[in-house]
Amino acid sequence: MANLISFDGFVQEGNGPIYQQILLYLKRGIAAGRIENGDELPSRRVLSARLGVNPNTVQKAYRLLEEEGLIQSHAGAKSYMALDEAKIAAVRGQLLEEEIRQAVAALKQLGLDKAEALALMEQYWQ
Amino acid sequence: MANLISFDGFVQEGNGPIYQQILLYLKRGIAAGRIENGDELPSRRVLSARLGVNPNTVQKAYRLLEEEGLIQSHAGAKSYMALDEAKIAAVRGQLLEEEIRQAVAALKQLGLDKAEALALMEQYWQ
DNA sequence: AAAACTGTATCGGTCAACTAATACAGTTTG
DNA sequence: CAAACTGTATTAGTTGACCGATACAGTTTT
Repeated sequence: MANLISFDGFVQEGNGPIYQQILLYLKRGIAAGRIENGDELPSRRVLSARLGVNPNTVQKAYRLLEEEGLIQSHAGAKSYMALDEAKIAAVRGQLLEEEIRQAVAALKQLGLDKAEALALMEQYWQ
Repeated sequence: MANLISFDGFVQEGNGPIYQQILLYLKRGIAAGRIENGDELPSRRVLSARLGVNPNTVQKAYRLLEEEGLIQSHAGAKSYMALDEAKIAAVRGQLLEEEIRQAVAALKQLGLDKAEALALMEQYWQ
């Protein structure tokens, strides 16, 4: 616990602003339990250099997370995750709801029925 | 067959440019078999008024589809779908691959295993 | 033939996302 | 203390997406 958060699994998915992808990456980490309360975030400068984007882009993602109460940052000091059970459950629920709903809508519009969709999902899960 | 394509099921999903959503709506219709070869497309002006967007936005979506060979349009005349078995299969394959891969990646990053993901999918399919 | 539609093209403007370059003050480290 | 980090803020510029308006030529309808 109290690790430095790594962005090893981060990939530019092409769609959507970068700051939202950073946001999503961190929220998924929270939901999956990879990121815990007290974990240290890379500084704005370090992460922007690591990802090859502008520091302001990282700052925007961090600021939004702080407005949601998931990050705690003081001027001059490092930034840390500020999580508890309720926040984690909220993030996880929000993400799950959204992803599932989106996937189901897409597959339905493609004309698949439940059985076909589940079979395909199972096949691609490797 | 040779129907006028309706945009009844079209919804602004919020994410992504409008012209891409129009593109996606039509491709999903092709993949699902709702849209067939020879079907007539609403004119740029009519569809833009129907969706409340700029005619140029619709034009961009139509132009991209024509560059993929899925639409045939001549100056002054109406536009029609230009489909055959190969094109339909290609569109369907491309969309299925993309949607499934995206859904699986998202659910995996949320820490779900195969059984949990399939159970949730089944639950939300109504 | 005339009217009413089509597709196509162009110019200008707005807005959000992102880049770029700084600057400053607080905190940590040696 | 001093250096090297932190977060925070500001200003300016670029790009892509989209809006608004207009124009023109070809097709269809009456």
